[in-house]
Amino acid sequence: MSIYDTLNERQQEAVYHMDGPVLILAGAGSGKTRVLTHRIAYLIEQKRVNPWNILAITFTNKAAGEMRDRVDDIVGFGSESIWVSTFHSTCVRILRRYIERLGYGNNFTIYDTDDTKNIMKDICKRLQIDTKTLKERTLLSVISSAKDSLISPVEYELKAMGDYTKQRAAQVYKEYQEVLHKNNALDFDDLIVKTVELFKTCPDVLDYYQERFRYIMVDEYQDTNTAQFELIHLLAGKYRNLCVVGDDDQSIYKFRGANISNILDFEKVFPEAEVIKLEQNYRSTQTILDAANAVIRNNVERKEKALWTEKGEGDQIHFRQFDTAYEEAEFIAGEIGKKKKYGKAEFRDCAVLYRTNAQSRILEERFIMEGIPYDVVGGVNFYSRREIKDMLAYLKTIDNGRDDLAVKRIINVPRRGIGATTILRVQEYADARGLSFYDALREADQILSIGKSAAKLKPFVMMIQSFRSKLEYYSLQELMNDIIETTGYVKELQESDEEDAEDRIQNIDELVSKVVAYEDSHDDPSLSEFLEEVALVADIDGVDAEDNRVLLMTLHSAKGLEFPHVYLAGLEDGVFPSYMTITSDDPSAVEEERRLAYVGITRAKEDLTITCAKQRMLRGETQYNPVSRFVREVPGELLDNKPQIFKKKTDFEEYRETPESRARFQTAPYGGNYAGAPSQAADWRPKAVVKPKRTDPENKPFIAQGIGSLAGVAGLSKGAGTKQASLEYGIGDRVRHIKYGEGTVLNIVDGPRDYQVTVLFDKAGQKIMYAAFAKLKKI
DNA sequence: CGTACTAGTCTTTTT
DNA sequence: GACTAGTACG
Repeated sequence: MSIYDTLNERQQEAVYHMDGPVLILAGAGSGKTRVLTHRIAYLIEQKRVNPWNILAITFTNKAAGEMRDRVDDIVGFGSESIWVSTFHSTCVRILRRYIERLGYGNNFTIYDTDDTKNIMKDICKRLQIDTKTLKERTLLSVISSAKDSLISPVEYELKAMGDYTKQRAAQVYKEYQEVLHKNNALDFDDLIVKTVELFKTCPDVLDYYQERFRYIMVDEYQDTNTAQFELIHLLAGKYRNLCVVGDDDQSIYKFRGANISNILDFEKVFPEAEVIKLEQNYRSTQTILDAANAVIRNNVERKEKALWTEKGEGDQIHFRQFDTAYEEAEFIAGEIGKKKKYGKAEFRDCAVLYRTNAQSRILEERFIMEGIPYDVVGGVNFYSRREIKDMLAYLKTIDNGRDDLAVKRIINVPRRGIGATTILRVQEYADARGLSFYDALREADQILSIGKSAAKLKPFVMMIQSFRSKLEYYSLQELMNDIIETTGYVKELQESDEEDAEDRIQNIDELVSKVVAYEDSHDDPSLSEFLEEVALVADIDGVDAEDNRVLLMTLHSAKGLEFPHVYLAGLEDGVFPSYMTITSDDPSAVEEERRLAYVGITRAKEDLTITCAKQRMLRGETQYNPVSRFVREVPGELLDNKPQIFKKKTDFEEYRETPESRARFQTAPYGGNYAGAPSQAADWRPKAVVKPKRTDPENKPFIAQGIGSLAGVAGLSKGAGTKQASLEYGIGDRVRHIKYGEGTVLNIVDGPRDYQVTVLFDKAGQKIMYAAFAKLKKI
């Protein structure tokens, strides 16, 4: 009996197919990682392929790590020379060796989103871009998608002909690349783009890697963008032994440039490709798969397939609709508590998935009350916290003086009395002489324009220089401690009365531990390498399966994971699918959300619970949303409760909380607390059990018009923030604004999101404002 | 130059 | 509602 006997026929086919391109369409839970690892083993053991010639690419470090472990287990000796890594780290490794050919230094730094935003702000100021009409964010995403599609600044400029905004963007793009180059920095997209550029301009380098990577495997292939595709295409160009694994139904990264045609058109690019479908699912019950299949069937753009399992039918899917998001959270926490209490599940077996990070807070509050241990994946990345970024900026400055951004970040942190004017003067000096900012600092006494401030710069430069010389014989841990000591960073935090000073210090300690862990796990640790690893971590990478905790995360983060018990929260039209996609005129936007729903459903092994709330706070405003269309796409017989659909205003009235609904809720069977929870849990109430705000001073219900379609209900809201069905004032009416005082309504324009109201205020003059935000009152 | 307050913006999703 | 950038003031 060999290790391959445990594979099903289709899987074996995929494993044994060695030469030439293969596309494995692997449905959720169909054992694709198993196929990949077995394939690697087969290549080495049976085909005598040198492990050194194998490259396996994934998207996250976590996936790479898991693949690595499994390959090590199954292959044993020689497995360490297999190259298993993410797209980004693969490219970094290649660029560290060869980027000099493109005119960058091999010790380039990697800019994260924060850094690029700062750069962009600077550029906009210099090019006098009006950031009211053309936002930094927009420009960055324009540049990013250009890069994802391998469009260079020059090409972009050509395409921009005749379009003023695009021409401006082209200018910015060009400038942006120049700044990055000057700082010897690459952004995330550049890592891929520059590697492709390197391969295209240096045939010898390409040839080297083609020879090296004779067998290439790509996981989550549906998430590749055009640049990544080109990279793979180039690498596999010679031997064409390319095996890609993916599921078009799980393509959820379009916003990041993922090009679904990479998988849909694979056979066009590689006509000799063999296509293998894996449809047997080893993860979930048939009921769960039926639900997933039923939902995804509504998509037009996909390759037909249907998951099936030999597992039994399993339980019905649980569906609950609540009045408020608080009740929803209480239910979920309560259920998980009960499961733990009655030995049905461990905390680590449970995951709560939601559409947006903002939804985690309310769940967290409830989990704390119930005393249920949890971890939130994502949200604010550890490495983007202020104190961590400060520390890293010190390390970057020490490592690479060309990173102006890092130097500017810390030059006055902790305070050294160096202000904006001084920084500006130094920058001018640097620009005039083509120096980096840091090198200009070193010549501070030559910069006449800064006068006596030069004296403040000197100690800073001295300090950095001394860190640099210590780098020779210090360990990274010693260096870190020296920085903390010498700069007095932690000391300042200790003395500050800031509320979160304690957390910050802990985070810095955590960073020190990460430095230590890094040094322990690498043979030849270097500062540059540490910074690089840190730059490429994803949120999911830090998740530790050993901890017995409930995991809370977005649906995006959940891809590739599985749990016995899954809770999908916030299944409401307007939340999931998001308001943005519902109102978008691009129907494929909803399809992408539907794929996300498919991903969510198929995370569950045994037990799936779907919840939603009739009203919830979103962006500080109470919203009323109907049950998600995705729930309505699940056949009724699979659900233990049928979704109620609200069509009429009278139904809608019931959304509001009444004493009865509260009482009903409190005695509800699932409302109980998990045993062992703090006693105050029973009394716990969120800060605002929502009393719908009224825009109407008379406290009358607003006048709803045009309700009768679901779309109408979705757009309705009581408080400010969303478009109302109608306004209480009209043109010519006198109104009062909280800040501008009294005025006369001149005009009202009905827009897609809200009414645009023009008011001539007696004192403040004429203003155009959105009705929902203006909160005008008729007088 | 540094602090404190205010006004505006924003919400999908992330390597 | 939360966060951030910008501004006015000491």
